[in-house]
Amino acid sequence: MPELPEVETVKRGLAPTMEGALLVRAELRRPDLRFPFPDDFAAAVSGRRILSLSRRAKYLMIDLEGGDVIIAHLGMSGSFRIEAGAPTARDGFHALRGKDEKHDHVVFHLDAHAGPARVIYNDPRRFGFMDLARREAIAEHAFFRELGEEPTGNALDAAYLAARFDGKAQPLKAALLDQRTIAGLGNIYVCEALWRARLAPVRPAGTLVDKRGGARKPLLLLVEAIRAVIADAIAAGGSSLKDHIQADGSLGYFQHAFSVYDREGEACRTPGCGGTVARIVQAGRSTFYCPRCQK
DNA sequence: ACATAGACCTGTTGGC
DNA sequence: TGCCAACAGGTCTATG
Repeated sequence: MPELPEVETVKRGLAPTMEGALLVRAELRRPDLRFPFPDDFAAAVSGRRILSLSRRAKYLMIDLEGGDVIIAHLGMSGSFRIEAGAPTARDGFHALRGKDEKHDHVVFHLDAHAGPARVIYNDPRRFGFMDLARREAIAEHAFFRELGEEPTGNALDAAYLAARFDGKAQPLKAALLDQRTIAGLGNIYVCEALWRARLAPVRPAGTLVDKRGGARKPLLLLVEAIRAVIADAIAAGGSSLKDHIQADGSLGYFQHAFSVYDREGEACRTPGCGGTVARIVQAGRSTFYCPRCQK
């Protein structure tokens, strides 16, 4: 599920309910996700008011009154959902509700503007995790210290990428997945951005840089492609590859706009190309691209 | 320094 | 229908 656009969508979905609400109690249904929860996690956050939600790379941050911040990463299969109203006896019956309660690992019980509500974290594979940090220490936190630029703002430009790519033999696919260069891109959006820029995923990153260390034209196109695909995906509410991912239960629809991802054997969508989307494996992960128009 | 493989988990899908 | 291998949006660690 979650690359940057999906986490951004989750944040926007949760914010109206969570911001300003009282986090009455955090209920942890197991001691760990990918990592153990901090020892004092539930006690530290319970009874605190939620000030705001934000996102950095693929991390969701929940700022609490008093200066603590809950840091959440959704891994591969994490999702949040909101349930309004107080829990009822029926909530225990999985069959009645048809929900995947088996993997509900964290429940934030809220006293929100519209009354009681629960924000529930579900994660079948448990590659996600939560941590707690002080707001003033966030920038130096191990999760954030080495992160590169966000692809949503003006900081990601051709000069920045040229400096990062200069002299690199690393394939573009791997270079773009490196969170230390661009924070928040994942497998889907890297494939899509490279297709939009007509660049082969196996091409060495350094070939987009000229002898003086400046950006060559394909790098300008790549920057535009990255920014555009991320903006388009956020506007579409992200991609829903499995069932619903948005907090209100609705679906993102960017998966319908994929040009190459998961389209092996299908026709390339570049006008006049006539190529066929191929799948290769790079660094153990599927890469989808058109060998005909991506050079 | 860097590239790849394996690890962490569970669920779904596709081929036989 | 059943079984099993392959694969899945991410990242960290070990190994060469």
